[in-house]
Amino acid sequence: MSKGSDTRQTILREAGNLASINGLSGVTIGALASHTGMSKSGLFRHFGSKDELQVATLKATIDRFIETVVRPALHTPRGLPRVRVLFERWLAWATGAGLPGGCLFIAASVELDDHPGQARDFLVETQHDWLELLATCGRKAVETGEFRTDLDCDQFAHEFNSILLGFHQAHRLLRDPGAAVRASRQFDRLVEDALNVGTHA
Amino acid sequence: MSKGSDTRQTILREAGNLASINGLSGVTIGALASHTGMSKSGLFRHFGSKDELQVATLKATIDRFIETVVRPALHTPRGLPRVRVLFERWLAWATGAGLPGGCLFIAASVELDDHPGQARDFLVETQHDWLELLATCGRKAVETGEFRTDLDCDQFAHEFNSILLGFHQAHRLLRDPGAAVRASRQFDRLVEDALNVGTHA
DNA sequence: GACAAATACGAACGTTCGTGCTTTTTTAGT
DNA sequence: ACTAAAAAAGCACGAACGTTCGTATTTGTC
Repeated sequence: MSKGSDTRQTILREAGNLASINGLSGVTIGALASHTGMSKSGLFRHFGSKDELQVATLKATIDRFIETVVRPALHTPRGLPRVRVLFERWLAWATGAGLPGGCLFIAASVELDDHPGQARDFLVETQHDWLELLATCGRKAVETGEFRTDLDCDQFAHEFNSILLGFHQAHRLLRDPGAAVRASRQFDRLVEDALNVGTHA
Repeated sequence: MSKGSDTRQTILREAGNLASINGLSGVTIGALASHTGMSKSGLFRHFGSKDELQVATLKATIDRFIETVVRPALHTPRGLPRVRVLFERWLAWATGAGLPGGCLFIAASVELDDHPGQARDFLVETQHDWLELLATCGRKAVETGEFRTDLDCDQFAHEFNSILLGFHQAHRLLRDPGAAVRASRQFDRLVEDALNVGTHA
């Protein structure tokens, strides 16, 4: 009962790595079998279809994301410190602590945005969760008094996320060595604008 | 001498449309032949290889981008008005005036960032040109006195671009009806921060 | 250690991939 | 209208695609 799920996990980890480089549809059964040292059919049986494999790959990568980005943040005091950790951990996620080809969710975003199906549905849900997490962390920072009370936290989450997207492109496509500095400066400005400066407590 | 380049142009337009939906590597010779009503071999002869086809597709799409986004901006007075038009035209580019599957360059960015080759090289060059164009327009706005003189225009260009990336994801993946409003608000804040408020002329 | 169940394999399927050759049709210049 | 050139089609190829099926091997249980 355990051998099977072990292999499955190994497969999905490799699938995530490959997908971050070649895209989800670029993960072929044959190539994945080669990389895991399995036969095509033996591997295929774990999923039953390529669609299932794609969804499973996304789900397995979520676990890695939570471990790398979300959990460290939840172990940080709520409010601004947590917001900062989320940002820092995401940069780490996209630059080495994550998948070899960068953030799979960004890759999948542009790959699936015109392809209805379970994979797309799951990804949309995932992205909503992420934005909601960001917004919630923003709201916590409002509660602590660090952020102003009239802050639009959904807007905050959107802008937070767009900074990550900009960083990802600058880093991975342009190989810009200053990408992290750029993103950090942009992030600082976002935070500064959100700060509660009315009551100089 | 003209029939050939006519067909070629027709092919590349369809290739751009398909690529915006399925990615560059998702544009197969067979599918492209079907959509253009040609035979695989007859179509193939125009390019000689799939790599060539991909580069040609990107180049042809640049022309559409310039026509849709850049040219209208250049016909607008330099400075802040031109910056605003660039933003507005880009939103139009990504939502209807451009390709059916959204901005091809964004799709190609995540698709090619780990695949060295002519296509990637060309895309990187293109993206640099785009950022430089944004930075230059920012500098013009400094010259007109609309933007502050200590504005980091490269940073401005990067942030401008990241707003577009955020919009694109919100619009195309999440189908968020408020994506344009979100992006516009974010853009307004970027502009406001860049404004020259020191000398209240 | 035997046995049932779970897991993996090998071979093959029909299809589509990118890419060559050869032939036919269409075009442009006289 | 005739012709040389350009463009498109026809056909075929080896490889890889996702998937299925039957068989072998490994596993966990008694």
